[in-house]
Amino acid sequence: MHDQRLLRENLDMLKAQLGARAADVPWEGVRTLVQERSRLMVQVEELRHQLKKGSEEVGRLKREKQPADETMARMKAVGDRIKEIEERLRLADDGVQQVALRIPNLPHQSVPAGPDATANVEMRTWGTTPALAFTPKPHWEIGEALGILDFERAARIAGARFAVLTGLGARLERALINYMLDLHTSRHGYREVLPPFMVNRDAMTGTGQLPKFEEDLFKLRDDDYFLIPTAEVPLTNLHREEVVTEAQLPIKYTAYTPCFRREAGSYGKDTRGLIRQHQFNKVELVAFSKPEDSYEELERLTAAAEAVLQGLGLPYRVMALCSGDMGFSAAKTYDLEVWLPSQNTFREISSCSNFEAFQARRAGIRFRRADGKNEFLHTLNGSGLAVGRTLVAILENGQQADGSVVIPEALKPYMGGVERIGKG
RNA sequence: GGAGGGGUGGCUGAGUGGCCGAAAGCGCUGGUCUUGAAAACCAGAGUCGGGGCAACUCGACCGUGGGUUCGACUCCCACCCCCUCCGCCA
Repeated sequence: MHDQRLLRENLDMLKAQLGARAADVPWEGVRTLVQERSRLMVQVEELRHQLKKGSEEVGRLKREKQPADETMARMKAVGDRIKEIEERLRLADDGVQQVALRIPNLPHQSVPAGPDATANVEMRTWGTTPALAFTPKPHWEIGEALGILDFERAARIAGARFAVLTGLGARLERALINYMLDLHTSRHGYREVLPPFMVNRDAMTGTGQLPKFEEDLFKLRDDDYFLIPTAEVPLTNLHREEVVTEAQLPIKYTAYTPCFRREAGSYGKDTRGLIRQHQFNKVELVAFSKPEDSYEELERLTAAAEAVLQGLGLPYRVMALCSGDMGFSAAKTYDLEVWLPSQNTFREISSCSNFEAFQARRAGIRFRRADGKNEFLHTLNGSGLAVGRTLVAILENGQQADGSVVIPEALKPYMGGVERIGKG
């Protein structure tokens, strides 16, 4: 959400800079509502002042045993008038709020301009793609052949876009989670958190999933709870409506959680395999930063996510998303894309963003400067990493001609010494 | 789910219709004193929004949202959260 003052004083600038990113925003309606709201606010405050003085007068008269009927009658009229205007103010305020919560964040000036993913800019690549002497198989064929991945039974117990991992497959997923958490807590200074996997409406609004993207979420029928689509939601909202001290910053959290997404509108995309699931595991990184440090923090956070891929020896590249490809709340985003031999391309495995004060303003997360002034802080987050997609990358990049899969060295301690997954 | 108790400033905690943005204590900030510190004493300090170059000024905020009233921290209703006991449960 943007500063209300920006809406009032710089609406044209905002509209121009957002361009196609906010094509669905009724700008002229916003302008009218914002003006109406200011006007009514001034009126109400003036009337309240009258009422306050008048009521004090009544109190004084009564104490002095003087008649107060005339003042009481006048104040009654003022009170009625206030109620009337307050009602209109409430409507205008709701209207502004409703639209304001649906205006996306402004891209940082370093973000490349562009309409879609084709305009994203490659920042760097790491590792060398494996030169396989055979035609690489997709991970679902590898996993099913090894008896560690089962989509058929998953469909029976849940439906499409679910998977069952068994044996060393389940073990590998668990190993990855532990490896990632250990790395971030011991080497990158993140504090481990195990949050609730469902949250309330306010939390979802705080990070920007609501009100605009409700159809992407799983919602409980009898309670106003939503399954989290990412640990970003509980972690960022941990400090909702709080004022932290300047000395505490940066605050950095990491958490493993399952993530639940309806994937509405992605019919036909990645229908096979683990790439796009209704439920998947992710280790998330979240940081709270002073505004002046947040872009430095974004580089550090991205590097922390990259460290996982490097530790596992998986080739990847870093893309700076262009304005048209960025998410609703982000001011700047780097995607990490891992190499998938079967698709002969890089696929997203992590998304690292700086939200600046966009989420902090929605969620009311501030910090107190040394001079005593309160200010919204900046929030950041990134996947470190999407666990299921990491497992995909290991299966595909580690596959051998005989159908077995070599496990990265770094995971051996987490796999009870297993170096290779073979049949049986 | 049932019964009862409770949500007030950084914390503890008073306040049961007007003189309450809110006592008192603790903590905090500045000062006096002291070689320094402590103690003591004095002074100061909430958050958000509007107006003003500024000094300043106006409004809102005592869990949340409604209601009663000239006037609500105080009365009424609904909801949320916390605590105790019972029930159920991993």
